[in-house]
Amino acid sequence: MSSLTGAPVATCAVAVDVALLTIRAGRLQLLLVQPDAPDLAGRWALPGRRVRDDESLDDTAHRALAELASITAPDAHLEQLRTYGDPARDPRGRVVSVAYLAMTPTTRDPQDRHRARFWDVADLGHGPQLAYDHDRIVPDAIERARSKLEYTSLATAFVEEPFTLAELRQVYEAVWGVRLDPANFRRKVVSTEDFVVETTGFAPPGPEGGRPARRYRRGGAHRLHPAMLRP
Amino acid sequence: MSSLTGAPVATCAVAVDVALLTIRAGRLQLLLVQPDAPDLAGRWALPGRRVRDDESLDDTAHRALAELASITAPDAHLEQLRTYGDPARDPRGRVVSVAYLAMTPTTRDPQDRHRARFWDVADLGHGPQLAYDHDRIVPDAIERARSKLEYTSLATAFVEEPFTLAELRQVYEAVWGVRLDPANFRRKVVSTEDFVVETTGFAPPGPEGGRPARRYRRGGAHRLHPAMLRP
DNA sequence: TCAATAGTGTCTTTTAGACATTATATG
DNA sequence: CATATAATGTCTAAAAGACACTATTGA
Repeated sequence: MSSLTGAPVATCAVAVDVALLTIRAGRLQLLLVQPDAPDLAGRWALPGRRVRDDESLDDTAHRALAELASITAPDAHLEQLRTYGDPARDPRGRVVSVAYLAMTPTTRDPQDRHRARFWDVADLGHGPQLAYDHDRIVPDAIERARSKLEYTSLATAFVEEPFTLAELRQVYEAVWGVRLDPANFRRKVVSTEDFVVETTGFAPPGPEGGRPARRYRRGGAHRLHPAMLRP
Repeated sequence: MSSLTGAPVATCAVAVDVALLTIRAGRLQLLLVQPDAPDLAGRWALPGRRVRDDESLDDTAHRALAELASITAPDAHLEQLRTYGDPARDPRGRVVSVAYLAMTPTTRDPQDRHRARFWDVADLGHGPQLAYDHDRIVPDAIERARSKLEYTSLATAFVEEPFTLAELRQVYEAVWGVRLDPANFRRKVVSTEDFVVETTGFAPPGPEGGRPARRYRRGGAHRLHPAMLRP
């Protein structure tokens, strides 16, 4: 192919790295894997793959999750986060990385927990050492998730359908790290147009009793009107 | 450099395309240029350049504006929009494009108006024919700008300091395409913490009179609390 | 029965929006 | 004076938040 400018340009390697968030045990967790590279022994990284010929960026993101963590989640929410292209971000050469943000309902750790596992995001500061510039990507991903919960219906990507409003509330509590009033939360969710739709089903109470909770499905709304602002 | 996977991977060309928005005559406008390629004669495109060795993506964005439109705006707001990597998006080969969104205060058309000029975004549907997949990028850029005016202080990127609250209101009106009540707008802006800070100066009235308007500067806030929601 | 969770009602505070009123300029 | 724009005041409606109360379950 021809150059656009005639000036010397880099032919970069292009990679996709995926920050997959989920909620387990009421806490926000992030999937990390251990890279093969021997000089990165003991470090953890976001699952990432180089982009192949004739492969879309979204396809590369799905392949990274499948190949590195055996996670096939075709229905998971997947969106671009941003692209990291600092010339020195990868010591092996110029690699431009398109970072993705993904969310799934509660998911078990992959088979080999030494190669791929979920980490509490609260522990990331004093837990795994991150490789490359992934310590810059991860905070961006978490902040994006926190922010999008406010003005989109993204929280529903963390729960399986049908879900109770208590489950949905626990998503907000885990991602934002706050406690929300159940009564006010309920009123806000059901009064936000097309956020959730009632089903006829009920979830059985827990082992300690309690009134059965009505189950809901995702509504058609993508943006929330009005927004669900952080306290 | 070594491959991360051993599998066949694309070595993509990486480009940066910039959607530069400004406000002129009370209307939101977008900068477009005419590409050199003879097969694109008569078409318009976002200013874009291939990424050079040892050049950051931000630097490429600035260079695209400087080389293609003679616009040097080191203080302009510049942020990533998203990355477009569809394998077929450029007929000349695989080009992954990192799209940027930029905003400047009112700016004149570049010298050669046949090679680079601003267009009313309201006219883009029935005006210039866009090249490549830029008809997908442009709506994303406009929607991003409209959305970020709601929950960030980005509107101040469209005005020179110091500015009056009427000028700031006209930014919202131009980007959103609505009329806002001046009294309520003022109250909301000054009550939003660190959005703007008062100066001691006043702008003289227009030719038909009117009370002089106090001038303000940008405050320290980036995110607005509470948000400035679209009507 | 009590404890636990789901769901409703009510009150207060805050915010948004419509719109009248006052202030300061030009002609 | 009239007119235009800036800035303030006032009223109403909508939304957010605190918290009491009712409903339905398990033990």
